[in-house]
Amino acid sequence: MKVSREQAARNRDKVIDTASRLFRAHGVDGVGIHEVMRESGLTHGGFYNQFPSKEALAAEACAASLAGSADRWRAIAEAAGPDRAAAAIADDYLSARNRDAPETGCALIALGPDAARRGGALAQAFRDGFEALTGVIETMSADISREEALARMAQLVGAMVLARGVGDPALSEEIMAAARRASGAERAE
Amino acid sequence: MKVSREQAARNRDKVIDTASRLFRAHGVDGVGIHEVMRESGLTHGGFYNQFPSKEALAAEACAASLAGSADRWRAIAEAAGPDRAAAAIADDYLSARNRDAPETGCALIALGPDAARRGGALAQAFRDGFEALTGVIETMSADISREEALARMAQLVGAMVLARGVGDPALSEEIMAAARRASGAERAE
DNA sequence: ACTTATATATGATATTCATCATTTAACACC
DNA sequence: GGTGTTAAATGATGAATATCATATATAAGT
Repeated sequence: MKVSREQAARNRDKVIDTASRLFRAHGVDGVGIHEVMRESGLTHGGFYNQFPSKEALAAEACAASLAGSADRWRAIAEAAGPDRAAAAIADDYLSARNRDAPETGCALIALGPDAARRGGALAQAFRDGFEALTGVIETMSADISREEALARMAQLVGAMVLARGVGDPALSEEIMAAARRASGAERAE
Repeated sequence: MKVSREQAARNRDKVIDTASRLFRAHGVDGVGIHEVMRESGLTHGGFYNQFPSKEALAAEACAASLAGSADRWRAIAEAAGPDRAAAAIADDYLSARNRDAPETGCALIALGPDAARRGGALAQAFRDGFEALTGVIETMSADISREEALARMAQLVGAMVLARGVGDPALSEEIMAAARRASGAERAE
């Protein structure tokens, strides 16, 4: 049945939000349209009235998720001030919270290979989100060049990919701690 | 029909090798048993006489692939000597070759999320391979602690995950160059 | 040479998948 | 208040999925 314009828009947002969580948790290949719609409280058939394809949904979900991360980063940087912004972001990022909840964690960690393999709109959303996050580090920190911001991004994302992948809490904590130290988030002794 | 013991062993190795290439290229969810067997020159049915499950195959494929990477790293480190070992590995790793050929590139880049999501034997193989690679940097370099080796691993893997994901050659090269500089593989100016 | 063990092939199972055509029913507008 | 629009539901499509039971033919062992 039909539904009000506002309700329809709310439903669309809900689908994107659900997809963003499920895709991060299980990968784009690991989740079907059916499951996304059911988890959103809808039936599967209406999907193609709202989205042209699963690819398009993945791209929107990735964009929405990374936009949320950028907001988070800006708030952290704001609170820490220019001298500690990058370290504060690293401290928040390199955490058990981000490691253990892929569903709500950073999409760069979860969707890198998906973006690489599928390309297209998903890779575009991945790139835009990445540039936005890099921009937060670069512009809200004192004395951090774009090159250094890029190197820091690599270390943050790599540490979390590995921390999740090894599946061992102790080793995983060791990896995150090493990256925290390298980012100045943790002091030597 | 049956086949000689040696041929059977060769077939098994071939299946692992094929799987390792296909899984790296398309993800574990992106490839079916049928395709792995066909690409190995066999039919799909015999698979479960040789492997207990797709998971087990993924674990063996991951282990084989990372063992190959460790051999490569050792040879590079040997040739470069203790003072330049880590930089030489970084220079080889942070390259268009490794970015553009996931099929033969490093499994840490391609299979991190798969290991994280599936856990079990695959995560075990991922962890063991990661420890071996970290060990090469740590033990074959002068003055590199385990902590620093871990931080370098994170930067190498993260840079390549991002370089592949953004899908843009220029940005991708910028990311790799930033990581090369941070690793001492590229001199300032 | 004869028997046994087994590597591979054939074929089937029950699911799940992305996508789409059609239907239904309620909203939005005149 | 009637009518056209459209969001969502139903149901179907054909292809692909992992897994397994059985059959076949050949190597290994005697």
